[in-house]
Amino acid sequence: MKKVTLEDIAKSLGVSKTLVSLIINNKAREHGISPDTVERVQKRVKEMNYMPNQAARGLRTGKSNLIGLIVADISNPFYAKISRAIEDLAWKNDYHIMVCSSDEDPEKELQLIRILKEKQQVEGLIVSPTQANNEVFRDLKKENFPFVLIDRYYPKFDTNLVVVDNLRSSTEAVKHLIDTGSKRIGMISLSPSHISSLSERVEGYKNALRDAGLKFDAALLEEVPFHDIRQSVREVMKKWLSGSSPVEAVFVANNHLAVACMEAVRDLGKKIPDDVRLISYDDVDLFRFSNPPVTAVSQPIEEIGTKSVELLLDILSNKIDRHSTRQVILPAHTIVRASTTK
Amino acid sequence: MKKVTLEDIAKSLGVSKTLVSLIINNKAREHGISPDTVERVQKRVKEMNYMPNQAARGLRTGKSNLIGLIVADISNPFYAKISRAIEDLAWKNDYHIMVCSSDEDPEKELQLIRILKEKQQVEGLIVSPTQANNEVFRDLKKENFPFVLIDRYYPKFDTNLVVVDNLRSSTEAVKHLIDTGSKRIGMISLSPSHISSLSERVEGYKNALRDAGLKFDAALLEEVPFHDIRQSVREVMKKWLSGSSPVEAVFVANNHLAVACMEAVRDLGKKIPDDVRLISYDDVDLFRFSNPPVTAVSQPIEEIGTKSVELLLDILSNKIDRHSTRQVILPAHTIVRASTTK
DNA sequence: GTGAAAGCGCTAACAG
DNA sequence: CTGTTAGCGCTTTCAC
Repeated sequence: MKKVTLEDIAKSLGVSKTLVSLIINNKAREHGISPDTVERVQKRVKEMNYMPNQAARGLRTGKSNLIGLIVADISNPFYAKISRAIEDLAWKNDYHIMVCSSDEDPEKELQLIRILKEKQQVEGLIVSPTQANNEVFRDLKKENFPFVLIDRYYPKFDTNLVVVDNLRSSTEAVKHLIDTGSKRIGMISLSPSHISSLSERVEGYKNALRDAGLKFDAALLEEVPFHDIRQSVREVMKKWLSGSSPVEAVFVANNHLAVACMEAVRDLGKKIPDDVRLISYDDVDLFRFSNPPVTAVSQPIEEIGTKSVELLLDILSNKIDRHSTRQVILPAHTIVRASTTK
Repeated sequence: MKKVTLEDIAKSLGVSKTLVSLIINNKAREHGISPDTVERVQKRVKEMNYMPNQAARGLRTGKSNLIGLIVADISNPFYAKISRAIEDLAWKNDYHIMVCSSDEDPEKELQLIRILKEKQQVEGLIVSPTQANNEVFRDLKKENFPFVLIDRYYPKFDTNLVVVDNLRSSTEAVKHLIDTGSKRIGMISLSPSHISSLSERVEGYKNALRDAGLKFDAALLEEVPFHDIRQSVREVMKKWLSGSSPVEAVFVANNHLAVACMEAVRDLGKKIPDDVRLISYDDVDLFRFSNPPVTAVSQPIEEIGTKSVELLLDILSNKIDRHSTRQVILPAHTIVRASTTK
């Protein structure tokens, strides 16, 4: 079954390709094409089930109508939800998205950016960057390639971004622990620590301690590698919960860490919140029903996705000057549940 | 910053585009191109950071190197994980994927299929279909368009598919409930019920009852709509748990239903497993830590993804005859946790 | 109001 | 061994 092309339509109607093309692209009016020609063509297009070939169109116009999305791992519910929101809004604007997982591997991410840009010819990029520095993004900016950073950013680098106020929300989260009676509070974050959302969560932790007049103890801040969360968290918790002055509460930097932490505590024969209290950055549906329900900082996930496409589309359609930048910073709030309730 | 093209490379080296093209596509050998020419070209390609434009290449060759993936909702962890597995394997084979969510809307799904095929020119499709009948897929098959169904299929329709043995695993799950002492067992599934994975789970439920000599009671089988799970489940549970002979155990057809069920039971002031036991089809990480941990049928999610791309790639590369079909049926097993332990 | 023709970047006959 | 040429399906001047 051969594909229907513009030419097929034109021939079958005895008109030129130009005419059909014009009509398909809604340029009939401005070219003063007679209404009944328009109608005849449209009818035939429907009949023959014609749909323009995007490759050909893209080749000619230089527009691919494609947006690239690069996240750490699309199977992480956080990114899966963002991706969904982006997909919806992009499609509504006749853009399609191409999603890729970087696995927090800077090299792979670099590759992905290049492939999406050069090979797939995406018109813009939305990325949750795992790069240690902003070099690629500086380059992209220099050549005026549209992109939006999400979830993470580079301080002092002026670019389009949509992030959560990690600093403030983390401070709030740890303050909650302090206000409800904990003093020895540990924090588990992830390495590499250059990722802004993580370092800001750590900053927030320190701020909250300082605000409360508590001394920061380096032994109570641990960073575990992305690829060995389970085992590493287990060791940290073992260390923290044994000895004469065990940790009273733990603030973990994301949902995976929270699960690992629950597992570790259970395996150590301890109980949350009786032996140690837990608060997680990043909320997950099931935290409401976990044992115990987990107090967590809930991010406006959908909004991160929505805002980022909106921003990108505004740039692509030149609604925003390509040289100016826009920063969207969204609030996030602690949802208190039983894991921090004595 | 202009894009580097084949011609740029060729000109800068004083050779023809053909030569460069051949070398880039690893056809130097079969055309007996001299090794040092090859090297010179490759060096320049690196230097100039050249990458072929997929649109142009696709237009010429008719190959897009694109695979379309259509699932109900990419933000559902089940599909997100499948998608991830597909992405990985596809990329390794130099294919990219385009993911779309159908929202269980047959019309939208039809649209998606068409757009992906005609407009985006995907070479093959992997879809978890929400169509009530196999019409589109019959058409696709007729025109020899490669596709693989996952998770769901159409009885008596001979096509490529990768599914889980829903019937057997559901029977096993309900048998577990019976073996451990429950007699009045309710099941909550979803509508539309034409989705094979769901109807098979219901079948399995009935089979298990029959095998145990228990009578099927229509009042104990409920179907709730996809878009109103929470409220509907609440009503069902309220009905089942009140009255003189409350339900002793509930088998729910997916993870969303399980969460809704837990919520409902809690809000009714009852306890799992004391007042009612719960088993879920489809396991989720956090079920290990929920209160109580939920017994669930665990599917080989990654394998569904992996097998489906393998199959599709085999077809695309003509390793498999395009007219033959292959069915992959994977086992799934119950993981017993506290929600079914008295 | 409509059509002819060029060309986007690439590959594949074919020629030499 | 290497180059010339045509053309994939579309949009866009430009001409009538």
